[in-house]
Amino acid sequence: MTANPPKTSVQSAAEAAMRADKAVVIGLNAAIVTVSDNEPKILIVPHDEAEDSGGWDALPFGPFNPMQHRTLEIGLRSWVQEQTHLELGYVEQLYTFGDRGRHSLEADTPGEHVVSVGYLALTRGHDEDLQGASWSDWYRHFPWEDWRDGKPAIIDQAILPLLREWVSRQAEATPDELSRGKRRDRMRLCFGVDGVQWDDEKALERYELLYSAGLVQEAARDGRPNALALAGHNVPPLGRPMQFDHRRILATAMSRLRAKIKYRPVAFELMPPAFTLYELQKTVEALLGLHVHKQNFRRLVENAGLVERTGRMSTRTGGRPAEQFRFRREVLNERPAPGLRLAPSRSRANS
Amino acid sequence: MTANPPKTSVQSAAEAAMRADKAVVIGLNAAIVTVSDNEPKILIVPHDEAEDSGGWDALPFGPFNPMQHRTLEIGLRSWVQEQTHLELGYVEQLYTFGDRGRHSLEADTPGEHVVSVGYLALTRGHDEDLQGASWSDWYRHFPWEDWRDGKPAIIDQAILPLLREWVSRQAEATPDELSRGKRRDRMRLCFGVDGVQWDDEKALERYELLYSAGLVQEAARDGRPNALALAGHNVPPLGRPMQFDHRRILATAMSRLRAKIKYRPVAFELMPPAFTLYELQKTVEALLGLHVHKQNFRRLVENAGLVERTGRMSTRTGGRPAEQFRFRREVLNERPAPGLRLAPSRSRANS
DNA sequence: CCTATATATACTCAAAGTGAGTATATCAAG
DNA sequence: CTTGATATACTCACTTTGAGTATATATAGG
Repeated sequence: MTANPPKTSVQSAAEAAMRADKAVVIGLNAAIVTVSDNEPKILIVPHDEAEDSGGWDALPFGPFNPMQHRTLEIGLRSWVQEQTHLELGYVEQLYTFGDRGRHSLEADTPGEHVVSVGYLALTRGHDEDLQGASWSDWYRHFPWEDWRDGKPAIIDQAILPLLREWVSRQAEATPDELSRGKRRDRMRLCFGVDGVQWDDEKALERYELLYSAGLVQEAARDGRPNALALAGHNVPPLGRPMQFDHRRILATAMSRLRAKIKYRPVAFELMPPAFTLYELQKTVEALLGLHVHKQNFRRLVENAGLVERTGRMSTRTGGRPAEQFRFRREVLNERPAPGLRLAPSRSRANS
Repeated sequence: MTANPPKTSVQSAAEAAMRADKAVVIGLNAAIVTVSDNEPKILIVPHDEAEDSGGWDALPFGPFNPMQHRTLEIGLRSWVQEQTHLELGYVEQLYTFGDRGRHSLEADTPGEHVVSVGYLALTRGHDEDLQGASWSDWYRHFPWEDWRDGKPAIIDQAILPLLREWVSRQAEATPDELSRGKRRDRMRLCFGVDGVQWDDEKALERYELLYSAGLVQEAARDGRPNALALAGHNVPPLGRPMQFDHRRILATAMSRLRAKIKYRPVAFELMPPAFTLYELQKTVEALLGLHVHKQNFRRLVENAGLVERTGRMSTRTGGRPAEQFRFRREVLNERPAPGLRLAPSRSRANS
């Protein structure tokens, strides 16, 4: 056992090549999520109103210093703690993007390439000392993702007409039936057209679709061809844009969290120590952007052994008081801890 | 819309700090998987027998050059193509590790920190011009992961006794009941002790457990305390070790692939254009390291609309000829394409 | 040709899980 | 003490799932 295992010829060649001009800086970006007042919120750093363009929202981020921190996650926790004083519960790596600014060609300063690693972090903290950062409803950036009050108007009024235009555009450029079908299929699967039903977990795919159709402002910023220039349409802003690839990272966070909540008990990271089942449900619904069936939700949560009664009652106004529960942390050690594998409620009857 | 959105004070500070000594090199590592002869195999680059220690297997890897390639995945595909001439079908990013060599302190050359991005790639190619690389059964590196012939002997004979030792060791160091329970719970959940049942998707967790218990050779290489030095035990090698963190990346690939196969139709990337349902089943079983119920597997695959008949029959020897099927690529456009969500067969009766 | 053997494929059935609803309990306000 | 609101319990049809039995079609050997 040597500390320096021998290298093969292929490896040596590769490593030698590395030392050349391939150095990059790692940017650690965090989508820090909390839920309050039944709305999912993310932490954004303040934008500079003084400059032109109004300034775009940004996720908090910091560089990774390999000399100081052993792992990426340690590095992330360290500067988040430093900058926001927030206590992060759950932290999960999302994805590493090599094209942070998506290569807006003009803006590509040589010798300073940034690769961004996106993280999802959950917190219930509402620490007020956020150093100027603030909580922002994540649906402001993705207005089409919140179906709790029915299908968002922006889909039928803006998104679908624009996407249909984009589909037929390709029909002109490449008139073969196959590739036109591709654009149409992407639209169908993402936004649930003709019989395909809405999938809350496709948040990332939807954003990526809008980006490649040139319908979000980031696409124009990056100089994508035809971005926002659809003939005969005055394209309204589809959600608030963000700096660099931050909205893409946020979309990744949404997709991952919406999926994860269904098979791992992560929702509890967002809850106070004691909560009613309805409060838990409202938190889940906020994240999913969907309603779930109340009675079945109870059954699910209780049968899975995820919670235990506290005996205390909630002193809410309105109706019969609800019992407060707490998360049974032991489930994590009992079995491969399940999540809230729930199907959205189809009837709109049950809240 | 400017190409250079304004930066906030927080951001500017952070970016300035980046330019200092935080440069790293990105290493792209690929776990390239194929299945042949009912065994999952990964591509490894040859190790150098001339040096001491016998030389450890390594995954193929190459540096990311941001000037040359727009995205990480493009960079990966490019050098894999160059080095192996393999045609990669499915490619998926796995994880980004900041501690490639897990900081074996002596070996940490300053100024050349490598962050490794792991990829999973699937191919059915058996291209012979592999430039010296070769296919290697992945269970050679993880002998405890193959349960197709029943529980692997290495678990009861070596792993569990060593882990029990490790559990009781902590009992001495920190005699409080709680943290002893932690080690025990980890062992239970990972290796399916007292009633907990084996979970094929926990491959990464199991490897990480063995690493932190100091039971794999990589732990010794990295200078972990007490690695491989459990009192009174002559620790046999638990699977073939690999260079750097490559076995960790491979374990990540196994976990991800085993999970993914159940909810996305990725298994077909490993199949020839036409195949019998039993061949498909054998491929899946090879990946999972488990048997599935044959009749139910058929029902599942057919009902999900994942395949269509070709009419041709397999000319195999043995019994009634099986019909050949092909993957219905259209499912990808019809609905949120499902996978082979299968449960392992509990009775050992059905093959 | 007949039979043993091996594999492929079809069908059955009970148990568990799921979606959606009805019924009942318990509070506050008027 | 009724109304309205919410909490919680229970029901029921339907689907899915795990596991088995039954039948079909090949080869090999007498």
